[in-house]
Amino acid sequence: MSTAAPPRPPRAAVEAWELIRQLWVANLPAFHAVCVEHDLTKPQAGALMRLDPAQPPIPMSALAGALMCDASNVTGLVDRLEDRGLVERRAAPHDRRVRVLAITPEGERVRGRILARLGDPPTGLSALSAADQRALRDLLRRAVEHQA
Amino acid sequence: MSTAAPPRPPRAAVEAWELIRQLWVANLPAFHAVCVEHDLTKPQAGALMRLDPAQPPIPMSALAGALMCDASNVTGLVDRLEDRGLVERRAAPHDRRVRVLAITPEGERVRGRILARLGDPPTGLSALSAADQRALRDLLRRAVEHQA
DNA sequence: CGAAGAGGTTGAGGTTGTCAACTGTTGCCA
DNA sequence: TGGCAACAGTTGACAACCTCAACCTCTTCG
Repeated sequence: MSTAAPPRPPRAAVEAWELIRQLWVANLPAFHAVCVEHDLTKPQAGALMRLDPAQPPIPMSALAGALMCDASNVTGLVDRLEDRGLVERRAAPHDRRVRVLAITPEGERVRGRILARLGDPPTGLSALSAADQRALRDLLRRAVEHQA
Repeated sequence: MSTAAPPRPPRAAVEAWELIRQLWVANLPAFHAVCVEHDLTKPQAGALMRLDPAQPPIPMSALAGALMCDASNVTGLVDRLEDRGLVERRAAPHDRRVRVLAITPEGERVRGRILARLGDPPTGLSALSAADQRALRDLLRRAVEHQA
């Protein structure tokens, strides 16, 4: 009966995922530190990360969706980011109900600094041999591709 | 230009780390969903995860350290978890100032269900071939070992 | 036009988080 | 031994976060 059909993920994937979680948790203090340094709360930093200057500005509702929270929550969040001059509310050209969120030059600087620190791989990763690092990267690339 | 001295992590590690971040972000909705299902806030779920039933109960201050927040914050957090019967404050035998946090049977059940869902690897990972999964796991194992 | 509905804000109420002040306990050392 | 600094946890004040219901404006579509 335990041989039934339900598609269970193979053990190696489960173990790999568990290790990824360990790496992630080990890196949480770094995230905390960078928030404190820039005097941002974690939700504020999280919101900033979602505002890619290379992409067209997104509506508030899209940010709410990305953060998986209520739209009314985004109102206050953006209020405070705007007070600091990190973000700007703009009118959307095609729909006067919509307000799109543009990151300011100052916001872009802060975002860049945070991303630079967050992009720093944990020591365990950098400690791998160059060949292992490439092998790991290639495997992960394949996984992320299949993700879509 | 790339010949400067500061010990920069090799690019492959940076790229691998970036991919790990993508996998993680793609999995955030699952964490959100499991919190909603069990009617727990994310801080509450995070606290529960830190209380391993297989380990001896930890003091409140240790939890504050793990969550990287003020001790006074843990007071309220534990109040609510205790109200739900998920956690218990106990006297520590050797120091009457300390209160250790023991997870209740009910808390252990909830924690188990959450961990089971969180341990489910994202689709991209399970989609890899068995050989790739094992290779990935082995590389990550080595990385985590070097982490300490 | 008018109703249905979407995007955003407001207000009420609970949770999370920090800081400062306090209680009770411990450990030290004079 | 008595005194005192330091530690664990709680409390209270206050800001930020978060959800829900109600509302307003604007768009869409019959």
